[in-house]
Amino acid sequence: MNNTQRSTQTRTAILDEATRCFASEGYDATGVAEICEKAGVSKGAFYYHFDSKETVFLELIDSWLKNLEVTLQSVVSQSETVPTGLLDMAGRLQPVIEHNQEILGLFLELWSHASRNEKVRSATIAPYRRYQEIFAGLVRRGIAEGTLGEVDPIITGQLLLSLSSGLFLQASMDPTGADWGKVLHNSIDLILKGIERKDEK
Amino acid sequence: MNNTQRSTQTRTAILDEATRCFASEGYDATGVAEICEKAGVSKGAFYYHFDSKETVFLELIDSWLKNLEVTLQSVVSQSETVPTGLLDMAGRLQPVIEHNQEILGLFLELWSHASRNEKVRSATIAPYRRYQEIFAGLVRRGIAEGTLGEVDPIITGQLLLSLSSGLFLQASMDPTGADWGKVLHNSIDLILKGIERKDEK
DNA sequence: TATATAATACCGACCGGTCGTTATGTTATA
DNA sequence: TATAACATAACGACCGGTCGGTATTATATA
Repeated sequence: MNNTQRSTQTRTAILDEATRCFASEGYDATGVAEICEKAGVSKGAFYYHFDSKETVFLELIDSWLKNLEVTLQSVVSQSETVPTGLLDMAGRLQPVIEHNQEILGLFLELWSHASRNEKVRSATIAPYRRYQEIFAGLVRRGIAEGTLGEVDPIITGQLLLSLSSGLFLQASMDPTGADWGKVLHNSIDLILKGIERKDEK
Repeated sequence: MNNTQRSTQTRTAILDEATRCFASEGYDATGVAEICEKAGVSKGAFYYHFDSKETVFLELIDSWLKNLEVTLQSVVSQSETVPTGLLDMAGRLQPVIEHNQEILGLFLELWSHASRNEKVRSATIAPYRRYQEIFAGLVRRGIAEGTLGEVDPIITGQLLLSLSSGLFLQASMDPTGADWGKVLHNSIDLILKGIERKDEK
């Protein structure tokens, strides 16, 4: 195996294991030694590839938030109409909210550090505001195509994003407290009913 | 000053300062020494009154969640109709979401630890489920009094709670990212429009 | 092609410091 | 005087990060 191969191999091994640890135990409770042990590398390798534990975390959330944005964009752009697009989104989120504790845990870690650590905050807020914009754009499209009534796109977008975040939050806190996938689906249905265009008006 | 007086005085001093620290810096980043220093007491006093740092945190969130429940109950019970009750709630939450970083910070800390620490989880989930029940009961009342349409009370309650949580989350992460008070108000308005009884039907 | 040199990738013991907790001593109240 | 209510200092575990050294691979030289 050549240098670049084994380099990327240990790098990704560290990142993968760090993701798991951060998600399941939290950033603070996860030690560098622990990540290294589970990844099968030494501390030397860790600090050869990364400046600090913090940079690993930042790199993780960065790639993760970018991935999410791409996913959101593709779902939005592929949808025929806005209501079906929203339902598509709900369908995509459902398995995540129901089974993927890893993703939920990472989200939680992200949120709890974003409001205290300046670097994490700036790495989080920018993509998050773009998510708001994606949602708002979707609503605008819905108004333009006639499927949605005359609602405020920005407010409605923020409502949708807040609802998603809140559902993620509750699902990660209390996974068995409700059928979260169903709650998600019905919530979207309910909101859609509220913002869809009423013809009789 | 007699013994019981000064005892409760230092006790509450510790609890107050712990609240501030946990909220602004987070549980892990807050040291026992820091709490003691700001509260003007010694470590000896701290461990004379509390078993551990964790028990302080648990006591804090317990009283805090109980307070919240009382507040929710009172707002709900004092409202004339359900729609006005929801708008009242939004009005109550608005100053919190706009200005009170302390409360938001504590919430964040609560959430991030509830999914990892078993004691925190059990202390959190029980009241949270009661909140869901309060919201669901409010919706049921609305259907009964004829102000709301035939929506699912449980799902709608969870929707409302998720939305609130999500708004809290975003407001604490990105306080200047939006006029969160306005978003809250408009979101409630929008949902109300969706679930209010339509007479023409 | 064989060998020397250099650069890359990695190892693991160790350091400085922090943190929660405890053991012991001191003061105020009953 | 006895006990409750504190203060002080120290302990021991742990953790992020460093550093001298070692393989492993790449490159230059002959």
